Amino acid sequence: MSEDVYHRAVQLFRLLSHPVRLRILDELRRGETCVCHLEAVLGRPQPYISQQLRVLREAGVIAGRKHGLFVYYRLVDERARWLLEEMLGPGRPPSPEPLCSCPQCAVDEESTSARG
Amino acid sequence: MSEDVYHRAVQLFRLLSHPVRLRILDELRRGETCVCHLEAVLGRPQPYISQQLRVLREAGVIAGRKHGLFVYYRLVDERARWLLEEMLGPGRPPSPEPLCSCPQCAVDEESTSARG
DNA sequence: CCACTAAATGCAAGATACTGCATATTGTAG
DNA sequence: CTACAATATGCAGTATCTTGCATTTAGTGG
Repeated sequence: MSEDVYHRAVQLFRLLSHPVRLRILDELRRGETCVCHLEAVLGRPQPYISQQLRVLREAGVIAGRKHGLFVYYRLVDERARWLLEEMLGPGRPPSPEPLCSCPQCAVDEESTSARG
Repeated sequence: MSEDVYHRAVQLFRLLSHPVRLRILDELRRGETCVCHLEAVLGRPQPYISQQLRVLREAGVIAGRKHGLFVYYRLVDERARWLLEEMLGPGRPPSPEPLCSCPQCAVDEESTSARG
């Protein structure tokens, strides 16, 4: 049973020990994010992003919600969120302008414009 | 500069994402530990232990102090100590009986016997 | 039905990590 | 010096991870 603690820790550390996965999680802790947004922010091809998302999803660290053609991922592992805060500091506020054309980003854009 | 934060986090997570290294660090956070003790606790050949110690040493997470034939390692990265406490809980007390024949373990044994 | 878009999946080549083992180094004692 | 013990290092085979790319699946609109 004590072995399981080690195993779980190793598993989570391994997920975080990857530059792209770490940046994905850093984006996700700001809130729900679509795949196209991650693609734009990280500058990597979509299949590559989806692969890393799968790794994180199958490990139970993130979860996806499908809305039409778009899938919005969010961070669901609080221990991971906590490790990110410790190692990367508090999450920065979301980008002022949307980097993709998904409906949610468009909504954010409208509310931002209306406010400014 | 923000990139560097990611890089440093990835480096540390990678070090911790290895079962043997994680258990070595878990032992070391109890206090200074000789290589022969680690060898006995982890049940792995000495060259293998030394290799993992080198990885941790070159990353600056641990440091070694030489005393005669023996080398005593200790945890020097406070961020690593902190991650260990979060993921593994508080460090357990050291084993009641010495598992190796190094002078320091012998001293511990004497004080333990004298106390009990 | 078709065309189109967002996302997911499968696969393979290349890079990297893991680990066993032989050997070297360092220090002690005689 | 020799003999011995604790630790370190080098190297090689294997396993695992990474990553690019082609393809597939799912959802929308005509």
